[in-house]
Amino acid sequence: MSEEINHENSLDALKEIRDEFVAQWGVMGTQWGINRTMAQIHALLMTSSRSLSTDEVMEELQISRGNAHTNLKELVSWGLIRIMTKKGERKEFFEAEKDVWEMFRRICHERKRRELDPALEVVTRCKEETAGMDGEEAEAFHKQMADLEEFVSFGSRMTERVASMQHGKAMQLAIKLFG
Amino acid sequence: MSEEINHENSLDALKEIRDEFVAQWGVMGTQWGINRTMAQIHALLMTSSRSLSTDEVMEELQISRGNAHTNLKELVSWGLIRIMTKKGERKEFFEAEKDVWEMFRRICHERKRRELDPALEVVTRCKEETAGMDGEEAEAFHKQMADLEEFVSFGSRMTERVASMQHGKAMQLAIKLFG
DNA sequence: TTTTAATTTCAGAAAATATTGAAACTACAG
DNA sequence: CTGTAGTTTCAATATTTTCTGAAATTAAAA
Repeated sequence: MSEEINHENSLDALKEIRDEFVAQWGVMGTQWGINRTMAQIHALLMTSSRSLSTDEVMEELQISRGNAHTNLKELVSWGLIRIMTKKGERKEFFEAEKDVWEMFRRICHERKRRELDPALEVVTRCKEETAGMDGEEAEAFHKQMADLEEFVSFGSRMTERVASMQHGKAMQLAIKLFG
Repeated sequence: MSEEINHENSLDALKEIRDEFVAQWGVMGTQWGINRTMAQIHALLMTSSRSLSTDEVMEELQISRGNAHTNLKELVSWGLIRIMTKKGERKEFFEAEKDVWEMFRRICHERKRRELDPALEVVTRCKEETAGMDGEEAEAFHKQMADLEEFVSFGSRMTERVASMQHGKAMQLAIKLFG
């Protein structure tokens, strides 16, 4: 009896901390330029021992079906969660990638694709369109674009390299670099 | 005369491309979780051969004084632009850091402070509050938090290291790593 | 088939964020 | 001091983004 109560208390305490984590992760998401719900769903699934259905996510976070659906699919497109099916069950279940390095790789890859690549395109175009223009102003602008392009394209390549490394290899390298 | 016309055309063409750059950089900013105006002002100053006053920024981007002011100060707090004063002039002028590596360092430093550090705090707290809890669920949660903490704290240290390197050193290192 | 369960879409509502513009404040010049 | 140029703040407004809920669509079961 006493044990049972402790067990219950302990579960409640865990639930409370986990809810706190989910809520905070949501807040952080907004600062990262990701929407709150998406970050919360990610936190929820990342700390779930089993895969959850859309309805369970809706219930847990108290959100609408549309919202749950959109953000679950967005997380799938980031490669941060995947769709599972259970035999005998008709609905879809969602399960998060839990390995932290794997998460990092996916995020790198997606951010490169969504942020670095478009930036590079803009800068390159601006550089090319001012190539050979005369005048101090034009030359300075062209130079600035060229510098930016070199840097962003370098960053892009680095990101791709790091994101394609195995965890072990990356750590080995990091340790070699920074003790 | 013909030269003068060419000169004028060339200046117009430059202005057009630069405006395009400013506008595009603004759009990209929003995707990076930075507000449009802040990114536009940054782009404007980054490609300006001289320092600009608040009024000039307002005029150039067609924005209000309050908006210009707030975002200029925000850029100063990021260390991406600095305030200049001209002798004889009473008002403040703003000038961007143009060196791309220096820009990168400042951004790393600030993002670490604003994004990584708070995330680390949350994760660490969640880890500590579940230390020693019994039950499969609790242990799995604790483990996940511990993994996250380790990774984020590692990322935090790496960011700090890289952001404190000299350009030359960093490049040397990068070349050694990735040919 | 038809019925039922589940997913997807999307117009309108709500919430969050950014912007304006004017008033309050500061500090230098006369 | 007093006037003036410039900076800062902030309540009101506009814009953008997110979210809801219900209807449309899809697909499996009966």
